[in-house]
Amino acid sequence: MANVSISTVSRVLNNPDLVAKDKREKILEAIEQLNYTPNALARGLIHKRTQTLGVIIPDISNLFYAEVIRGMEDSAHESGNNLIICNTVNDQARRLASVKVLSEKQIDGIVITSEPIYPDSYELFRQLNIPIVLAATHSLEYEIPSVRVNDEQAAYDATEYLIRKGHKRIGMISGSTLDPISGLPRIQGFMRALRTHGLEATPEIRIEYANYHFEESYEAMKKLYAKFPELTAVFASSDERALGAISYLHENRIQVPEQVSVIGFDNTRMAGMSYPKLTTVAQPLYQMGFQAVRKLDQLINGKQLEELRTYMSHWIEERHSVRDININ
Amino acid sequence: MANVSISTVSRVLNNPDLVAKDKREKILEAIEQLNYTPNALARGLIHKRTQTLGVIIPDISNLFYAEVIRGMEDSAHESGNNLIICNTVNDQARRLASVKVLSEKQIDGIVITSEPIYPDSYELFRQLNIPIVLAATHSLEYEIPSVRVNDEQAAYDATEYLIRKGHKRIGMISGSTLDPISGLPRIQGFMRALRTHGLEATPEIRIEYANYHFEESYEAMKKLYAKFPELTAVFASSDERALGAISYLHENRIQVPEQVSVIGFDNTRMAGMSYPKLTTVAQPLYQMGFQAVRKLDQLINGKQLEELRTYMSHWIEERHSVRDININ
DNA sequence: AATGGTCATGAAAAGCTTTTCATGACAAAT
DNA sequence: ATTTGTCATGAAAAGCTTTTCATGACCATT
Repeated sequence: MANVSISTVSRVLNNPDLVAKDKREKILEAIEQLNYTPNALARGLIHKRTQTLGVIIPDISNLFYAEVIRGMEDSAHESGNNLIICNTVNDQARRLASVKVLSEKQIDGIVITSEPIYPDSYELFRQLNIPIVLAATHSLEYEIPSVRVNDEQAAYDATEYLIRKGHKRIGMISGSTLDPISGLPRIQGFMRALRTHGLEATPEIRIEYANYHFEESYEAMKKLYAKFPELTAVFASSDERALGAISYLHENRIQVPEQVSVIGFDNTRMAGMSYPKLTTVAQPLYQMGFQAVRKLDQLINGKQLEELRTYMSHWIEERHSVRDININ
Repeated sequence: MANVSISTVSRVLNNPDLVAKDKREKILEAIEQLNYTPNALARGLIHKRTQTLGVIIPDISNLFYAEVIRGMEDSAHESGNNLIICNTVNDQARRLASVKVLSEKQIDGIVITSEPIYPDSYELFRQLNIPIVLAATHSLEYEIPSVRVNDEQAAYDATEYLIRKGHKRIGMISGSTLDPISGLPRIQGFMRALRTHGLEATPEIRIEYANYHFEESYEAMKKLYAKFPELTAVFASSDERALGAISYLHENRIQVPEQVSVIGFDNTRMAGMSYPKLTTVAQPLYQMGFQAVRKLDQLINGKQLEELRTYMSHWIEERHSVRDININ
C-alpha cells in the first residue's frame, strides 16, 4: 500500500531514522489505515525473547499470594513484561507440567513461589535451561536466586516481642515441621526465643496443623487451649491462623487481648480489618514480589545479581491484639 | 539423529499412528535424548492459536478478584489454556494498552473484569477483532458476552432480608452513583426494597464513597452514624465496606449485631473470618471466573453460546452480623 | 503380468518478522 | 571525470513448525 518492501516497514517500526521521511510517513499512514499490529510470535521466534514471564503459585485466591503477585505484576509492567500465572494447587506434578508448558511457550523466565525445590524440579530447570527465581522460598542446596524473609529470625522476633510484653506462658499454632520453608523455621525461631529467655518449651505449648485455613486454625486453638489453658499469649504462624484462633477465643468469651494475646504472621490486608486489629510480623509482600521479578529480569538480561539470596527485612506491625502485661 | 525428516518428527508428535512403529520409537528416543520440546511460538504462528488467554483486572490484590481469577485459572487449565494477567489499576489508558499488547502476543481471547465498556474500548476490540467476555460486569449497549450477578436484585434481596428481620431504619454505605456496574444498581435495589415495603428513603440514610477500602469505610460509617443515629441496620455494598463499618462500631462500643446489624456484599473469604462473622450477599466468585473463561473458550471455538448475558444466582449467606429484631 | 490402490515418507511452502547482505543512487572528494 | 563513500532500499535467509503435495515402494486384484 505504501509501495515499499517488507524490510522497510520493519525498519519504520524498529529504527525509524533509517528510512527517508516521506516514505516513513506514507508507511505510518498505511499502518494506521490497515490497522496493522506486529505479530509478537514472529518476533519472539527471531529474538528468542517473548517479554513474558511465568509465575508458579500454589493458590492465587490466598491473600498472601495475591499481594505478592501484585508486586510482581507492577515490576513486570515496569520492565515491559507480561506475566503468565499458573495456579498449581500444591501439586508437584501439576507444577512440573506448568513449567514445561511455560518453557514451550518460550517465556523468558519463571518465578516460583513458596515451594521447596526438589531434585526433580531442579533437574527439569537444568534440562530446560530456563532462568528461575524463587519468591517467598529459597534453596540452600541449589544455586537459585531467591527473595524472601528470614523466617526463623522473624519468628524469634515475634516471640521475643511477646516476652517483652511480659508474657511467659506462650503457645504456638504452627505449620508442619515437615515444611522446610514456612513451617520448621518459624518453629525453630519460636523455640530459640523461648530458650534464650529461659522459658520452658514443653510439647504442650505447641500445636501443629499443616493446613493453614481458618476453620482448622479454629480447631487448633481449641486443642491448644485445652492442653495449655494457662497461656496468656499465642503466636500464630500466619494471619489466617491468628484469625481462626481469635475466632475461637471470641466464641468462648475469652477476651483478646485482655485475657489472651495473639500475634500473627504475614501482615496481609486482613490483619488490619479484624477485631481487634491484628498485631503481626509483617513481611513486605508487595516488595518481595516486585524484587523477585526484578531479579529475574536482571538474570535474563545477563546482569550481575547483587546477591544470590536476598533476605528482606520484616518488622512487627503493632496493632491491638497483644496486651502489655507489665503495664496493668 | 533418528535419520528421518522433520516432517516425520512432526507427525510423531501430532499423529503418531501415521508413522511406522520402528521409526516412531527411534524418534521418540531421540526426542528424549536431545531433550527436545516443541516451540509453541512456531506452532502459534501456523495455527493462529496460542492457547493463551488474557485477563484484564483492576486489582489482583483484592480478595474479590483473587477468587474470581482462581476460577478462571481452573477453567483455563481444564480447556488447556494459560492466562496472562494484566493488572490495570483502574486506568483506562493502561487498560487499552494491555489489550493491545495481548493482541500482539496473539492471545486467543480476553476476559475483562468489572469495568464498564466505553466506546473507545469497544472500538479497539472491533479493530483488533478479538473475542471478549466480560466478568463481573456487562454491557447493555454492546453485544458482548458477560457473566455476572444481578446486582440490583441482589441489593434488593439484602435489604429485604434486613426488613424481614424486623429492621425499619436501615442505612446504606454505597459506592458511587456514577459507577454503573456495582455502584448505581445496588443503590437502586436498596431503594426499591425500601419503597416496596413502605419505608421512607431520605438522603440521610445513605452515604456514598467511591473508594471501597477499609479505612474509608470506617469513615463512611462514622458519618452515616452521625447523620442517622437511629439506624438499626446497615447495608454495606461490599464486604470490605462492611468490615470497615463494623470496625467503627466496635471501637465506639456499639454492639454488632445487638445494637446495629450489618450485611455485606460479595462473600469473599474474609466474610467468614471476621468477628462477628459477616452475613452477606454471596456472589459465586469462583464460578463467575470459571464460567467467564468457559464462555470465552466457547466463543473462540465458534460454538454457539447458550446465552449472551449470563446472570448467575446470588444468595444470602447467613452468619452472625444481623440480628432478628422480631425475636427478642 | 499389468494395473490400481494404499501407505510411509520427504520436500517444500507458509506463517510473520528481523537482519544481513547486496545493490544502486547520489554526493563529495581528488 | 573518476573514485570513494554514504545512504536508502530491497531480496533473501532464518527462526521452528505444520501441512500439502509428490514420490516410490509394496500389495492386491483382475
